[in-house]
Amino acid sequence: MVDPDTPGEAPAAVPAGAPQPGRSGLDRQRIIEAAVRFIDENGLRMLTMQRLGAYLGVEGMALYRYVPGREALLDGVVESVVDELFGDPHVHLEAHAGWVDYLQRLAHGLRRIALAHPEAFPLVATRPPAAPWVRPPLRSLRWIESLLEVMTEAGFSDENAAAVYRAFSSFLLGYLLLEVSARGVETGPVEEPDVSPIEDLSGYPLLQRLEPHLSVDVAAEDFEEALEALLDRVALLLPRRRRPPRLTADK
Amino acid sequence: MVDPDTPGEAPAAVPAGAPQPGRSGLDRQRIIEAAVRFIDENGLRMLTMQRLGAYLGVEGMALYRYVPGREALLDGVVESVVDELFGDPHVHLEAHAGWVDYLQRLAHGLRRIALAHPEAFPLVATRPPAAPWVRPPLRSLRWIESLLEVMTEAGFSDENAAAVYRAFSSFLLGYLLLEVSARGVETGPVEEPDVSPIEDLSGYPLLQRLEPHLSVDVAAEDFEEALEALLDRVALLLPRRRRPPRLTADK
DNA sequence: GTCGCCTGTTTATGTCGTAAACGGGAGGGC
DNA sequence: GCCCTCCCGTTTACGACATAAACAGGCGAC
Repeated sequence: MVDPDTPGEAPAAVPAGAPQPGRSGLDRQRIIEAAVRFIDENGLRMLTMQRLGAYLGVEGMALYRYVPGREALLDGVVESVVDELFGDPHVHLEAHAGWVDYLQRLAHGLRRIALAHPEAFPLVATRPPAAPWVRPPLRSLRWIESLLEVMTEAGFSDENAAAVYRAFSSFLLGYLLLEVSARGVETGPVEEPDVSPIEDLSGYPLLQRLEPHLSVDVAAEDFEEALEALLDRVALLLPRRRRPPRLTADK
Repeated sequence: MVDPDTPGEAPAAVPAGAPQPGRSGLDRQRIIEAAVRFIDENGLRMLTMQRLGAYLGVEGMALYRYVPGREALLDGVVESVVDELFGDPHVHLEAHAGWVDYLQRLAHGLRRIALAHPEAFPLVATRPPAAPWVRPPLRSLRWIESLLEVMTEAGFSDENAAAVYRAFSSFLLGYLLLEVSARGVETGPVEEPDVSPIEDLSGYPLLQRLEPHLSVDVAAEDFEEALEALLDRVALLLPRRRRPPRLTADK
């Protein structure tokens, strides 16, 4: 209830730019960043209002001054993690070197984010987006707009630009979610009461024989190869030129 | 506490095949099936021990006679959903019509499962598997074994069979998770306190212009097309024949 | 100085998962 | 037929959690 009578704009003494830090340095932004670090260090399942408060040297209830609730906090975490793309010096909203280079940089930027926050990435992947056409892991309107702009500028039709966006997000989601989940299982940094890692492979001769091939970590190579294949496939959507366009920068 | 002295095998009056239904028809299998139906109808977030008990006409604590706890229940749900593949008349553990047909049927079978249980599929996608090489959504050892067998029988090297398994699971995970998530957002069957579906698109001219293209549901076509592309790519891994192998029909 | 608001704390409530104690009914042994 | 013993669902209990509401102290404005 905002009392609309007594003081006109009395409490506007602060320039409204600085969030007027209270006795603690509490602040919505700081809380969300702390939540991201907490998840990175302790895992999503350990994130609790009280624990996050303690992590910030404060009671859990203090967080409610700045965040409407736990769900909103998680939404903020997702947004914060995804928005790290804007700070990545290798990724740009504009395509300076063609759409292939743009998509490659974007893909690698998102992979870097996934690997930097393996415990938070499932959240990015599965939290219901605001609209059905906001497709994880590309959950930022500005980046979706940017991708569509780059593709249409490059000569793709509106329909094909949208199709590329869909294929690109599906590709990223599958590969990155599986990569971070596999990493999470093999190197449990949080020391969970882990699922029984014992597997009885008797009765599965091929699993036994191929186990070395299955356990080797080739996620990086797989990612590159599948990304290349996707880009090749995307290139076929371009309206005919005299020569089929070069698909990769160099190599 | 199993008293190992008094009766040798006294309570073995039941032929050990029928689980001796108690006063209610309670049973681990029935509980898990009820949990799947409950999730389908009410969403994962509504699943609670007490609510599931009520759904079965019983107190929540009764479930603990048959299930060690909530986590184990969710594991059972995942297993139960994935195991529906065995009941799918269109999918078989053996490749009767070549590896392309086998992979197509498997992909469509998993897509049918995802669409049949959109609320449970994120669980299938993100629940930590027992081993890093168990890759959702193909979380069944028997199906992994089957896929590897079909591929190696078809002439793929061990290494390539494993690579196909990885690419196949990544493809399925990305496409299916995004498809069910998009469906869940557009047609909220559970009437959640939904995230603000209001999106202010001013400032995003391309999102405005392409919104019709982004909102149209072409998930089925996208899936088919990406599956075809994946299978084409997989076919290139086969050792050379006199003629490049046919990619779609049979061999 | 005094007052009011901003901010963190304390207290309270309802839900949840789960351990432990409980009780009644069915079946077997006599 | 009677009693004893498990089996199985219920009741009770407890700690963790999200969150609403009341509370308190300090700092700036007057």
